[in-house]
Amino acid sequence: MSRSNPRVLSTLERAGGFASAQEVYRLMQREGESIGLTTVYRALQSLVNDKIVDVLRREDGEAIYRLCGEAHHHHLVCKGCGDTVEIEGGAIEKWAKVMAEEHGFREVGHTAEVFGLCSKC
Amino acid sequence: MSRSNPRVLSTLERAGGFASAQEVYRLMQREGESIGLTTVYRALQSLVNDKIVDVLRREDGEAIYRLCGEAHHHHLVCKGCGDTVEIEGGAIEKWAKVMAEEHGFREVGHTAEVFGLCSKC
DNA sequence: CATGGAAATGAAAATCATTTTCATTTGTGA
DNA sequence: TCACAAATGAAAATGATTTTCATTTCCATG
Repeated sequence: MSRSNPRVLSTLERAGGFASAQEVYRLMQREGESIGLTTVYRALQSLVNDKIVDVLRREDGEAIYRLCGEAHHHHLVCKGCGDTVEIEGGAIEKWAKVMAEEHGFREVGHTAEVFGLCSKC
Repeated sequence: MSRSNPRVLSTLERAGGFASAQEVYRLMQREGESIGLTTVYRALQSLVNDKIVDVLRREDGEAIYRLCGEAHHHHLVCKGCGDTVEIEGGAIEKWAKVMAEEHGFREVGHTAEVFGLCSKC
């Protein structure tokens, strides 16, 4: 029953452990892998069920899949040119955890993005 | 230019200050209000721009609109029941600012959400 | 009271991620 | 080899959201 296709998992890893189904699909195509979009969706679903990846949502509602346990980082995105820098999020982790505990929440995750204009824009 | 239709706002209020565009639309229909779905979407968008409501995402990716106070805050959302708590984000503000400055970014903004399972779920 | 243009409206079509259907292929155990 | 379950993927369906565009409503001004 395990449809956790290993090629999909490895592609997600190569994508920085963070990508949407469509992105994983496009990436595999670009790399010449023969796979259907449906299979990518099913594999990601399966990986979520197996708790190997978890899923969050972009601002536009698109689902993004992230490897569990991946030391995760956040993004600093330029509103002008779209340039992205990975940044450390230690402070956020702590903040999220404290806030969640304060309200009796368990199994806590979080999303955070910072955006602005980079020096070139 | 303000398309922040007051009937839409009042319906959102009556819905408990928390509903999707489709729900607001259905609610207005049921109440015999004559309005188009497009207008509901535009009104909600407008209310978001005017910072009268803010928008988050259900687990299934549907956008939900929610009345909120003027103070900048973040949300702690339950993955189980969708319950939402507004939380303080002082730590985040500082973090975002520091990270941005470190990389030469200006006009900085940020988003942050925390999610988990509340005590009831 | 026109009347002319700007803003608002909404029906229908377009978009796009995601899911479902279903026919085909693959893998496996007897 | 055979039979059957699981996996695959193309194409169609779904559902939220956005776009298009023709029409209607507002309003200021003549």
